Amino acid sequence: MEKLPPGTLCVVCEDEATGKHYSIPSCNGCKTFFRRAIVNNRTFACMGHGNCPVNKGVRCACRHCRLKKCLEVGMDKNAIQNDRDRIGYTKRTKRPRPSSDEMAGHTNGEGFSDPPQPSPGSSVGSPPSGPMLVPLAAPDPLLERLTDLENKFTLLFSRSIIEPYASIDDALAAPSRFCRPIDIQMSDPVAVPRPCDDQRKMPFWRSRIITLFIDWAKTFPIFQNLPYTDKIALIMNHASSYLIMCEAFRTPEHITDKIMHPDGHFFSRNPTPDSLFSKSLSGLTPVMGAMIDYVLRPFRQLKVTVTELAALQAIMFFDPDTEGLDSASQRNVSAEQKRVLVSLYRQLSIRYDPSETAERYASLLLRVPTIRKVAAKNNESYQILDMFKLFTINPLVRETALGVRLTRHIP
Amino acid sequence: MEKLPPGTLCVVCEDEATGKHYSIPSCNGCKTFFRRAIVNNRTFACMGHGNCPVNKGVRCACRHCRLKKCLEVGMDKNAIQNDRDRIGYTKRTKRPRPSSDEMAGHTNGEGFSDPPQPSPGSSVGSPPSGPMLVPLAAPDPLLERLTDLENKFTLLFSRSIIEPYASIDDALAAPSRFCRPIDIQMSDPVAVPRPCDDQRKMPFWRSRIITLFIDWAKTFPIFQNLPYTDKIALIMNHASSYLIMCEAFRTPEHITDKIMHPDGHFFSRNPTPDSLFSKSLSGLTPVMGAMIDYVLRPFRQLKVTVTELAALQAIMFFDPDTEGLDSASQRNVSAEQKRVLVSLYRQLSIRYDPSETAERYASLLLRVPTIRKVAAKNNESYQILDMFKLFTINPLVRETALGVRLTRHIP
DNA sequence: ACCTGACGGTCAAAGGTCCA
DNA sequence: ATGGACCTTTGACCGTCAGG
Repeated sequence: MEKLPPGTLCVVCEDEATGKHYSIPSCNGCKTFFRRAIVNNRTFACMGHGNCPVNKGVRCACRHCRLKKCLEVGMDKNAIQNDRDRIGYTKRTKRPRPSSDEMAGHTNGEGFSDPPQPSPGSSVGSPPSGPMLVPLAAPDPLLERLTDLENKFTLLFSRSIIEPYASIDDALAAPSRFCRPIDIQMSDPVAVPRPCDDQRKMPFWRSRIITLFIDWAKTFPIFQNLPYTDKIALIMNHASSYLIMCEAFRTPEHITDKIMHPDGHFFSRNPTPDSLFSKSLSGLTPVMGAMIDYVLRPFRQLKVTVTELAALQAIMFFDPDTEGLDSASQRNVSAEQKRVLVSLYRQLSIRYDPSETAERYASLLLRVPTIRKVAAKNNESYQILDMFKLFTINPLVRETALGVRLTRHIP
Repeated sequence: MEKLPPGTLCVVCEDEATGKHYSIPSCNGCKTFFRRAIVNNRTFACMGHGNCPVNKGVRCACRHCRLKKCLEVGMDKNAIQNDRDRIGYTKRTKRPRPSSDEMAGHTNGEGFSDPPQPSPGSSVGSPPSGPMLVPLAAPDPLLERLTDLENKFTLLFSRSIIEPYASIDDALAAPSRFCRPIDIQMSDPVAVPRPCDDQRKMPFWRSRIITLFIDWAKTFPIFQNLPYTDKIALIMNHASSYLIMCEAFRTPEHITDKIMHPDGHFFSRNPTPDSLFSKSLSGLTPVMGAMIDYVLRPFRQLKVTVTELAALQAIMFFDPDTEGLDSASQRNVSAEQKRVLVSLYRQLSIRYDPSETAERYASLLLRVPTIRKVAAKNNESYQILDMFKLFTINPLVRETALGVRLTRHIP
């Protein structure tokens, strides 16, 4: 048996793996979930299209897709021992040794009691006075927050009813959807009302992304304290990149040659029979190719995690070289970017050994220029499409991608 | 976890607690009330004075005060999880639709077929290649070579007579000037013959840079072994960035608001008296501003060294995301890039302590996207200038910046 | 005998359901 | 429409077992 390097991630959901289970490095949750599903011969129905994302934050959202992924990554049904001896006694009934002391009922009489373990996230009372084993992987609060936002994004994006903003001004004025802790409006996963017309699906999903992007941005205190024009500058600077990263990252994992939206609508590099009907979008085909080759594929190859993606989005968003930033804002933005960079590096360094850490760090950071390039391409295509008015672009997407402000609003 | 002593009361309403919920011993009612209030982001108004009593008997009387008390006694919002999958009806009442929700037998979804495919990236047991202790301060041969090239570049650039190549094909066919050990023709620092006409100075210097850039590229064995089309792809991809970095880095140190060539010819952000005479170049003014703000200034601020610049040029040149690279070349290019990255990181780590190392590493790598952006801008301006034929661009610069091949030459 | 990795079982605490 | 009794699911933790 090999020892699993500490910090290995669960292949199913990217939580920390507790070991190999059913032949796959996995976390306790996925291990137990898999066993129960198989033992009880459960079958689940996906309310979406069988391509829900599965990661630590949303792994409970769709059992069908979670089980499917367990199998896809190779969890071995045969490793489940159906006919194991009944264990019988457990801690309560146990008689480990005849010593019979026990007090089975309540152990808390003495030093055995442990301080009630605080739920994750809550502030802690007393640090266990004792020897205090390794504070393993002290979770970085900043990255945790970013990851949490990313998971909420996933839920909101694919399962919530969203009224896209009509303009950047509106978007900045409204409260962020991320601040209400969870606001899933009980819609079924992909009962999200959406256009049936294939030609309108992309604008539909893209305007959702941009809308959520702005809501995401508004959760950062640093962002909120920026002057109005600087807010707009940051939004404009990163919108297209955010969009592209989001679409690439959220394309279901087994898809490697298409960009796919949550409802199964997709773009592939080569015009499909579908797109032959909608010539109007064919202008985007080369951009899709670039997204696949230079964004989606590298993400897959690197096995970018949710946390890494979350950090990268923030690093790119807080870009001190954003055009038009005033110099005070530039310093603030730069400081925020640096904070995320430091957190990311630390996070990597607890999961990898030193040389691997630096390598992965560089690999992630070097995605930035390429993503920006593809984003610029995307904007260009939009401009061309816009010029010829080949199809109606959602006003918000238009503003952010084309850099054209439609409305003016002095805050 | 402790067992709650039987008879414990709900801290909110003094009903019997059913356990700890959201870190507080509480009853079922308060537990559910709290979750729903948070999840739906409810806010309630108190009809009284915000001090209504809350206990078993009257707990429903004022939701505002009930929620307030929940928070006061420490119920933990963070313990609320993301949306879960629907469970299905437990009692057979009300069936929304006879959908095949739970049916055993076979799953509805597609890809559930179960070839237990081995996990794609088992990511295990790769023996960490040699621990390889840091040969402290051992000069890195790769970086040394790069630095050496950079120094030679400086000499050649400012003090040598250079016949610019007429086309990329010619450039690739010729031997590299860097390979002749020393070929400085001992001209005085700026005795280099150059146009007196101010309007022709920039093209003059730029064509020198591009010429030397290609000679620089040809010194890399990896580059030489690339197929012809891939060589061109790399050159085209990086030419403009190389040019910009070169001009910014080589502007004398005391100059911080201009881009200056070795003969003193310069561009500043604001049209100077000089440039008033040469309207034809004014199209480049905004690009110059960007070069100053986003390339020159950051270089100064970081105090980028020659070695760091040299490494950065190589890292950017060996860009695996260069468009049009064939996949074998891509691997080779990527490997070379990685080598430089590793060397650079090592170099930094002997000069700085660990956290500073990572910080500087990131600062350097994050110059890449910005430089690329300015380079793209530069190319755009050239295209516009070219379109209006405002001035004659040197054919080589034209080819590399505009992506227009003038000649064809099958090697 | 003593680790250790990977099984199965347990139960506090989370979420979902549905009647009054 | 909403509260809350009652149910299911989750996953951290622990005992057990086989192989070293």
